[in-house]
Amino acid sequence: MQSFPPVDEQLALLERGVVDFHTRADLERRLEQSRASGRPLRVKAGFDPTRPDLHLGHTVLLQKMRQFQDLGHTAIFLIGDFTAMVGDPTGQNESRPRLSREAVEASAQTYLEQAFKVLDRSRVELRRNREWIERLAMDEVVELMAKFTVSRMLERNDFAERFEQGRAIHQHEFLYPLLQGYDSVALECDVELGGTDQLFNLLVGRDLMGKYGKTPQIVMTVPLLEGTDARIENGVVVGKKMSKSADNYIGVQEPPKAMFRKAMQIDDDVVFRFFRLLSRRSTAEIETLEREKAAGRSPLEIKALFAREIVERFHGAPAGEQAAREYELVYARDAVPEDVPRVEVAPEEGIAELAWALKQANLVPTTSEARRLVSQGGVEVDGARVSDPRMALARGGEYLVRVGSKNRRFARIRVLG
RNA sequence: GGAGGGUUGCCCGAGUGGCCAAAGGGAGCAGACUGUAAAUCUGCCGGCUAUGCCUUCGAUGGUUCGAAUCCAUCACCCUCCA
Repeated sequence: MQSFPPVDEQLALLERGVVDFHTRADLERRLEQSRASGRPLRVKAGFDPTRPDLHLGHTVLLQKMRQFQDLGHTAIFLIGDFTAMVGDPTGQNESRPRLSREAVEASAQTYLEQAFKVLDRSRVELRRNREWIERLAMDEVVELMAKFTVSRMLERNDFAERFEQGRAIHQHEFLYPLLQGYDSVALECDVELGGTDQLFNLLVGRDLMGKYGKTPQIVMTVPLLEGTDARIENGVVVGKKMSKSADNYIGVQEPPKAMFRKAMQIDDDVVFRFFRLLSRRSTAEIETLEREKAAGRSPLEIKALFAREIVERFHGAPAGEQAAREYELVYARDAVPEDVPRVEVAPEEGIAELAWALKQANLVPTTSEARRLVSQGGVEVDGARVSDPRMALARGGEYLVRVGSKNRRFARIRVLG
């Protein structure tokens, strides 16, 4: 029989960072039963395999699942391969495009690969909701739909808004929360996790379980993480959600150096929110760090702890160590990194102008951008700042160049003669 | 089915025949200041080995010496009526 840590200990970890909790008392009871019987809780989270590029924002939820796993419970990773084709309009103004079966399957694989960097593979039950949804007979669908009223559906914010404004709500959209809720019925899960934007859908699941004679699941939501550009205003974290389009994300597949740098650029105070939502450090440990910062410990040092933890999670310990060392070298000591790539450029005719060479070496996207950077003082050649974009590089010569400041790029440019 | 409004650079948004590579704001980038970040100030912000040339204002075709601006067709979006 499996043994679990004391319930209050489990609760303390599990409720960290949680926004909606229906209900804490239920979870406490369920944890007690689990501990007494040795039965792990079944903790479900559903994923729409539509966004194969995960960033830290997505991992908040995965991290919460991981916490359950670490306590001995089972994570049910549910791929909404059927519901993805229905398309949930949550957070969107219009219904999402429906996806083809092949596209869904491909995305699911990519998603999993990345998710397993956070989840403990050995405690995952991987399911796809096509398994049971596809088997539903029409009379069962009717039965499912009969369990929920239109007015309850219209309680959901985006439905209410759209109805109010006379915008289209297609009938299949009502099906989405029902099917997602039915997943919980089919899986008989104890807990369902989701982002705060999923609250309605999760509660539909809780409701439906009761109506199907099952013990209703506990619902917990985690916040949508802000981007690396978030700030603190009046003691509250403000800023856009982390997203690729806002370019304020740290992607889980990004190279170690980039991850580390971006993590270091998080605001001194905001980093504690990142700690709470993403770190595997204990709450007590994080609070200690906060006190230390208040007492004068360098915020750089504290952020480096976070940056390193993240890099290690996605790239392993050696990569974390190396990224930290390189950051220190390049940004704190303003030195040249160990592994500067060597690039060769071949001028076709005439001379090799600096701006042109920077473009050739792929250090900048366009020659114009290179000219701007150089004339604004953002480029160093062999350790000295230059200001003339037309500076001639000698054929046969090799130059060490540094471009940019926040995101420093280096290269040894060799001009072929 | 009918009537009207719209589509401008990464985003928002001005511009109704030459002074438009296109105001203003946001984002972004660089410099100064720093602790990396924030704040503040300054500058930049289509492309091109570049004192010039090329391509942009939904798409195509036209009018004109000259079009983001006028005309025609098409596509998409929105509002009102039925």
